[in-house]
Amino acid sequence: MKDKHQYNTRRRAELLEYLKSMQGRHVTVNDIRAHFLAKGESIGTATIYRQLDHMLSQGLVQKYTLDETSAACFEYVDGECCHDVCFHCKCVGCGQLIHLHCGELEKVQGHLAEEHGFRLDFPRTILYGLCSACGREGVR
Amino acid sequence: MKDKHQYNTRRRAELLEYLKSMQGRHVTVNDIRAHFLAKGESIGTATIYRQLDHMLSQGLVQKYTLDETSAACFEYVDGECCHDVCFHCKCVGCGQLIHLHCGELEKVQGHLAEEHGFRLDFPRTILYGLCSACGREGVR
DNA sequence: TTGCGTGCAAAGGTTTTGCATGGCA
DNA sequence: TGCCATGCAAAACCTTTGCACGCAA
Repeated sequence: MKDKHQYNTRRRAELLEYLKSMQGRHVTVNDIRAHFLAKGESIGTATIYRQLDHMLSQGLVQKYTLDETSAACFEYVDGECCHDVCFHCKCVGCGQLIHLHCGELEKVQGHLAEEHGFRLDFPRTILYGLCSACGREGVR
Repeated sequence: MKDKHQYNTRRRAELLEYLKSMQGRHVTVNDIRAHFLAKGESIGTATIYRQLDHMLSQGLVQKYTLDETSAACFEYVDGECCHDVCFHCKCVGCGQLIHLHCGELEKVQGHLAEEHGFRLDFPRTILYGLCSACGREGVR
């Protein structure tokens, strides 16, 4: 879980600031690059990927693959939630991320461990599906 | 859902035969190519993708994206398994994929739908964690 | 004969890596 | 000073597409 020692660099700060400003929404590496370009700046693609990797292993961001062929999505998550028992449901219709803290679901973790010997990794696991709004509209 | 009219070609038959022989396991496009090479044959990559696409829309195979960076996995489903309730657990230690058909877990789907209005998408959802073997060894 | 299937090569897009340079502690 | 971070370009990878030819019906 712990990363190597890490510096507080300008790029890291800028990236975190942007991600926080987009909290609740997901961004791609391309979005990030576009954001820097709009500011008249430029940033190396590799830098973005490497910083996002760090943040991922520190639990600062979540990573999703919404559409398997297109780019991965990242989202800032307020580190408080996701180190705990917390399910993440990602709507494949609208992209909305739903955090579920629910006693019923917590039992699933116990069940998996006891009956199937499987220790669930919460921060890494995402449940994909349709939220109530998108489900009603018949999005598939 | 219905595909265009489709021919019964040699390639299609060979691919179906191989996929059936691997039923219960996941194969990648590379696995398929390797299988043909092992027989001393060779097959175009595009052909594999195109045939798998057909089979996908006919419901003969399922497609998974296990690890967002690596290749997609395909699996022959006799229409019975994974059109249905089936959880996939991926061990982040050894990479093993576990199919779980379990009444207890099936309730989760119902709970999510009724209590949270979330319609779970099984083929797309993967539970990450540690299998019993890796959990014992203290892999992280 | 008609139209889909196939193979090859090339293109497209995303992510990773090598390497030299720059910056944090 | 030591080590990590950055940028650039190139590479690696998976998947799709264009095109000419082959094959099923």
